[in-house]
Amino acid sequence: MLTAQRKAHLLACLTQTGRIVARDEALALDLSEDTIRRDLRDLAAEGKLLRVHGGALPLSPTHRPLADRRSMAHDEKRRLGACAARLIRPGQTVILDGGTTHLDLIRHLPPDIAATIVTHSPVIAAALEPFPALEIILIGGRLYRHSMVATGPVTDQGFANLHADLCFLGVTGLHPDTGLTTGNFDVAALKRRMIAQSGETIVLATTDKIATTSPFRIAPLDALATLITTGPRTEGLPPSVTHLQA
Amino acid sequence: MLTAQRKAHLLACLTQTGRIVARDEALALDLSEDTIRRDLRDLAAEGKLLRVHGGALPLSPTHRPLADRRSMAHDEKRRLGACAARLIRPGQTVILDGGTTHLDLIRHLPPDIAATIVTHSPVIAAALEPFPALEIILIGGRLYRHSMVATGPVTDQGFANLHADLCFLGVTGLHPDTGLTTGNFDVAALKRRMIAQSGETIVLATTDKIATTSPFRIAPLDALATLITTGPRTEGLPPSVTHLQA
DNA sequence: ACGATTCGTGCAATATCGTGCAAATAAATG
DNA sequence: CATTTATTTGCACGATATTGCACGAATCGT
Repeated sequence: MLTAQRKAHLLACLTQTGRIVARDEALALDLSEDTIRRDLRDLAAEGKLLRVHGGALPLSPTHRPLADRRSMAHDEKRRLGACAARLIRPGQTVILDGGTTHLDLIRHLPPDIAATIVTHSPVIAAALEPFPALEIILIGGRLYRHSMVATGPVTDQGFANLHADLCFLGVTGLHPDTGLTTGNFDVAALKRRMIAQSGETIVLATTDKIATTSPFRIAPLDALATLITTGPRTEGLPPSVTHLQA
Repeated sequence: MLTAQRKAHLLACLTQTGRIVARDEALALDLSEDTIRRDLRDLAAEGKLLRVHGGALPLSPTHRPLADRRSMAHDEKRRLGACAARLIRPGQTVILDGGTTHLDLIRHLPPDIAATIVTHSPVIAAALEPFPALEIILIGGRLYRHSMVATGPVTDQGFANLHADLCFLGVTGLHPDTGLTTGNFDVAALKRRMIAQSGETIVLATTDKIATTSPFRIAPLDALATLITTGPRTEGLPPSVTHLQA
């Protein structure tokens, strides 16, 4: 087992389970605890985890995943959300992907809006509670912890049996060449499904996503009907994409 | 269980519930009270909480009123939740119904518990986010707004394809004659399904539910394996039901 | 005032850590 | 190909941390 590979494995364990116990990893990988501890020391020196007695924890003490993503770029997300909320017409069926930007979209919905919202994110579904005239369809499946959305074959089948007018899709990368990308293979496939089941796909992109690429491709840019950003006109957009500036 | 992780958990508990009782935490985390007290002393020395006799309180004055504002019902639910959380053993598969009482159950789970939680409540699913070692299965369907749980044939099928060790069932009525009851016809059928797919059914009943009846019958009382209440022994329980007093 | 609970401290058992060192492995060099 | 050099790994050992228990002191509720 290569050292670099082992370190990558440790980091993966950390994001997946939220902690590393040196002893357990030593047993699991059939290595001495010393080796694991050395790795953890190195990774801590690189600033990639927090070394604690007995193992390691994710760097930010207050559980990284959702907590700080909520505070980041809050202003920008509000503007994107306000702009996007106006695109939903009464009576439409709308697929709403997970993500904090879409939570801001919900905050800008008119309180009496009548529509059908389809989502595989329990967080989104829970946030829709205050809207009495909404029909909410929850798509189930195994929760992918990193982004807290349902994934897997059950989720795919759930989407397969419906058709929506709009799809608000979350992406982590948006680039003229690589198109729409995200950080997980299965999630990318699921997002393709969501696009396929929708008439129009809309992406709300904070500035940090523009012109960046994540490992897994969802679709080319012309799968998009509308792109919403706060910045100036994005370069390299296909002519079919409407660009709204929030 | 890592020490640093435990301290983070204590702080999280503090902001969530407004107070920490050393004794309860010791039971919840299966550690001696000494360890908890030592943690609290350390955290107090770091200025992160206020040490008081019996446990700890938040330091910031903003939380102080919240801690005092805890209502009777809330306190009762906390006790039920703490008692119920101890029933979940590592590795088990557990169906968790919706409802605020079960949210309190989640607050008392050990932070590193490894188990599989199945739920059709997006609120419950979202609340499980901080537990890195949990596998979370979300059952989809059309959301029944009143109690914010998925219902309908899709939900039924979702439950039909799994079997759980435990089922924590929410009910609105519990009566020696009419058994377990709830306020919606379809939800009652779904709860029957949840019982059928589980080895043991457990109900957490606040005092106001005892000896009352709602319109729609779920099952007779002997469908229960365990009943958890705060009050004295409930009359008319079948001998097969274990009665825990929180 | 009194019993019950909680607290603090000392202590022993265990677990983990860091360091030095030697063997094993990989990479580089002649 | 043989040898040197650098890196990695496992082990030993003393140092440190953590935990549970015991016991007397302090605190709380009645």
